[in-house]
Amino acid sequence: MTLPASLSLLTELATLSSSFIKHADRKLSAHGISFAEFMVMHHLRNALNQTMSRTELADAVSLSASGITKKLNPMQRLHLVEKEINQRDARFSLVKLTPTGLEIYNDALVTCMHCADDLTANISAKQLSTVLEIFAKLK
Amino acid sequence: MTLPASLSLLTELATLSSSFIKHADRKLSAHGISFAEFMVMHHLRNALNQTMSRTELADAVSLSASGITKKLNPMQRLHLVEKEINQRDARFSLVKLTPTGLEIYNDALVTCMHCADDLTANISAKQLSTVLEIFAKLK
DNA sequence: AACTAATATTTTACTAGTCAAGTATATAGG
DNA sequence: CCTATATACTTGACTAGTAAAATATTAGTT
Repeated sequence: MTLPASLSLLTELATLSSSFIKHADRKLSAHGISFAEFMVMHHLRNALNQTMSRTELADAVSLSASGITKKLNPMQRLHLVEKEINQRDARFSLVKLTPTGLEIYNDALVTCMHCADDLTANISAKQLSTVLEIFAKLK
Repeated sequence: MTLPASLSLLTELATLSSSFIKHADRKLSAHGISFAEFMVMHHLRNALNQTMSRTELADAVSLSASGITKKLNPMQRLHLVEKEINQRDARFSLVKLTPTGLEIYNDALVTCMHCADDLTANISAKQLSTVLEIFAKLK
C-alpha cells in the first residue's frame, strides 16, 4: 500500500526542519543565541522601526503568548531587545531590537546564511525559487 | 538589502513545519497521541517486521538517544510499542509496534492524511511531487 | 583471561515550550 | 459612569526535549 504524497510532504517537512534547526542551533551557539532567538531578531530586524507587538511577534515565530514572554525575558536581560510601552494602549507592549541586538543579529545572519547555503548546496537557484513559490501556497 | 533565497528557505521551513505540527497535534489528540508519537509509529509501521532499534528510530525522528527513551516509555506503558531484547547483542533493544499500536496508527493515519490534504489543498499533484524531489536533495 | 575502548541505553539536571488561571487595561452598553 | 466583556500579557504547573554522566554489554589487544 502506497501512501499519498501529501502525507510524505508532512513527514518530510517535520523531519527536515527538525534536523536543520538543530544544525543551525549548533552553529549559532558561537554567537550565544539559539535559532529561535535568531528568528525573533530576524522578524524584528525586518519590521517597521525594528519594533513589533508581542502578539505579532508570537504569531510570526509560531509561539504561544506565554511562550513569547518566556523567550523575550532572557533576551531583555542580555539587552538584545527592549520593551516599549505603547502610549495609546498600555496593554500592548512593543518589543524593539537594541543596537547590541542588531549587531549580534548581523553577525549571526552571516552564520545562518552559511547554514542555509549548506542546506541548499545540492539544488539549483531555479529549484530554490520553485520551492519558495510552492511554500507560499501551503497552509 | 535583499536576503538570499536560501535563508528564506530555512526560515520558511521552520515556520511552516512548526505551525503544521501544531495543527496535526490538535487533530491527533482525538486518538490520544501526539504528532511525534505518530511519527514513531509511522517509521515502525514501515520497517521490516515493524521493528527497529532505538538508535535507528531516534535518527529517523531526529531525537537524541535520551529523547527516544523518554518518548518510548509512556508508549510502552500504553502498549503501543513493546521492547524486544536482541539475542546477539544485549545492548541493543528492539522496538516493535504492537497490534494495539498498529490499530491506533491506522486510525491516526486517516486523520493525518486529512491534515496533509488540507496543507496541500492549494498546490497541484505536479507541484507536490516537484517539492518532494527537491526535498530529497536537501541536506 | 584481563584491560581498554567502544557502543547502546538510561538517568539526572536543566531548558524551552504548552495550557490554564491570574492581572491589568481598554471598550461597550445600560 | 459603572459594570461586563474583551484584549494583552504574565505566572504557575506541567510536558517534552537536550547534553552530560552513569550503566551495561560487547569487542579488541595483549
